[in-house]
Amino acid sequence: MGTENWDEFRTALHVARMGTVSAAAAELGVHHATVIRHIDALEQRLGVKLFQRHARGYTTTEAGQDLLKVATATDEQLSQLVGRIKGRKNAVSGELVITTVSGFSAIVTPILTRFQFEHPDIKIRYLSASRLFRLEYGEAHIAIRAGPKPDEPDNVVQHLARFSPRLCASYEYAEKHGLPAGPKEFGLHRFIGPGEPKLRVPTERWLSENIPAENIVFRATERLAQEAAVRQGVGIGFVTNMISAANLDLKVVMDRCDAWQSDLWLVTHVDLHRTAKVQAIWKAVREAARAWPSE
Amino acid sequence: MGTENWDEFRTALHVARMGTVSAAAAELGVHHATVIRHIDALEQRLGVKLFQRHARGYTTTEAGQDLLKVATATDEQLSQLVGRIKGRKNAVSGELVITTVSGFSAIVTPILTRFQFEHPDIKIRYLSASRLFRLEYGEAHIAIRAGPKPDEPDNVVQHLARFSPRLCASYEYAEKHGLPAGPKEFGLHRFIGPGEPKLRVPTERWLSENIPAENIVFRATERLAQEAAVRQGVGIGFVTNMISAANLDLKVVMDRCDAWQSDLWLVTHVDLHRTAKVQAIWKAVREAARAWPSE
DNA sequence: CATGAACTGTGCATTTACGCACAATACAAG
DNA sequence: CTTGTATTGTGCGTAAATGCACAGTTCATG
Repeated sequence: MGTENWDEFRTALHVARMGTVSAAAAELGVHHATVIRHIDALEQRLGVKLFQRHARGYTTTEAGQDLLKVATATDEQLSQLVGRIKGRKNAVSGELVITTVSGFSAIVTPILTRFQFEHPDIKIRYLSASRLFRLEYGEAHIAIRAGPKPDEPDNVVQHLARFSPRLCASYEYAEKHGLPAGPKEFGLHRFIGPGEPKLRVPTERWLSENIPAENIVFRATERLAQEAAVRQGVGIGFVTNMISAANLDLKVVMDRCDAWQSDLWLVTHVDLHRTAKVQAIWKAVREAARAWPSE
Repeated sequence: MGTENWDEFRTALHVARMGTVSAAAAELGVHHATVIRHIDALEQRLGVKLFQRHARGYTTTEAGQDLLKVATATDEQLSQLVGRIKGRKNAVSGELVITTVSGFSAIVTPILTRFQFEHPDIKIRYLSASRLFRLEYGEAHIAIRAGPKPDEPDNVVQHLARFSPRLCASYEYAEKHGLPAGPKEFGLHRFIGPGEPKLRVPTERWLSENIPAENIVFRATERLAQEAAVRQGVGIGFVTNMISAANLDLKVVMDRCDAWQSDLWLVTHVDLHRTAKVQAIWKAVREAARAWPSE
């Protein structure tokens, strides 16, 4: 009640500052008739005269004086807000939210820690959960997605890396249990799988289709934990070429297979892509990906 | 630059609060299309997206969060301003400015001191000077004017009292110098007059037309000072019936005369007349005037 | 899987606000 | 006293903002 039009307060502010309708109109870039109408409307709405009118200009009443003070503060605050917003557009500061599906923290964390080191003003939030954090809801600045190329309309997507795991086992496991000669022997072996299978990820789908659930003896959300389990001889599991290039100490149960291959995609919202902050993390992730084993 | 439209900030505030365009539109009492256009315009002006759009509503970006904080404060401040302004309309507080032409302080001061006593929240400024303080410039809330009825268009005027002085002298003066038998003997006597004659006031015009300047031996701006001089035997001067009813200890040189009579007018600006503060002082002055000797 | 509800987004008719021109007034200077 | 320059104030034509109706999408529910 009473504040249903902020522009009229702004007009009144300039009239109070300038002392004349004409000067205020010139400053506002509108016709002086518009200013008069704004003042009239505002006064009628408030039921109080804000200005004493005379041929030499407008002088403030007490109510007008009060308005002058408040509106000056308002103007100041809004100007600072605009300055902050416009400035933030080209500043690498504030919060940066990145999200992946769960299981990629070992890949992402080193990139993020280094990025934070290079941009000390930034606060990083790394969200990884089973549910998909959605860019169009403003839940994250950038995301790393696995699987087919995302085709949501407002996203800008770039191919990051080929996700090409091998099915491996440790020498220790091979000595103890031997290795499956083919798919028919899978039922005799122990496997390592994801915490809760996401069927969109090819390796996880393959596991759920080809390995009996009872043979998966170790489940972990984090891919790094899965690989650690493989190395310690818990069972047979997928090992990627991304985390550690030194996976030569493992026996390869099955080498790369088309059904397992998928791709990693770097994706952000089109509205955020231009900003300096997203540009910076975008560039950092791409450079890190380039250092991964190409093959 | 950037703050040339406050209404769009207000619209954005409601969208940020409600989370959806539709709810904001309902709250603002406009169509949701209008809200969408406001947000679009504001974002384009700022060059930054304030909201992430999706089918479930609008969620704030960081810039939108910042705007939410600032605009909430703005809304609060403007609401308080409106409350103050509307409240002040019916409150007897703040400053009360009253003006008279110089010379009436003895009449006005008792009224003002009593009024201040009855309304402790008020601060009184009593302006009296040779120049006319003008109501239409907002220089005063009410004025007491002497002479013909003021006819300025935006003023509300009420007759306050008939200003009907006598030309008097003290017994002491009469003993020492005698009294003039008629106008022809005026040149032989000593007179008391105003500080600087204002020809619009009948008594002062009469003095300047009928009494040689060299016979006016005592001049004072304040009417009270003039009357005190009369009582102390300095000379012959005008004594009104308003200041003290007990002027019986004076000899009347010339009794009331049409040429001397003028009127006192209580006047205020039409925009101020409705306010409780002006109503209160208006009533106080009128009641004080009613206590003056009627004749 | 189909249905319904809620939300965003857009083209079109309409209302509203705006700019323009001119009148009226007051004040200052010659 | 007259002229010049500043101001406020007002009708009218035009441009801009608004409301309306409908399309399109997403999500929840049975």
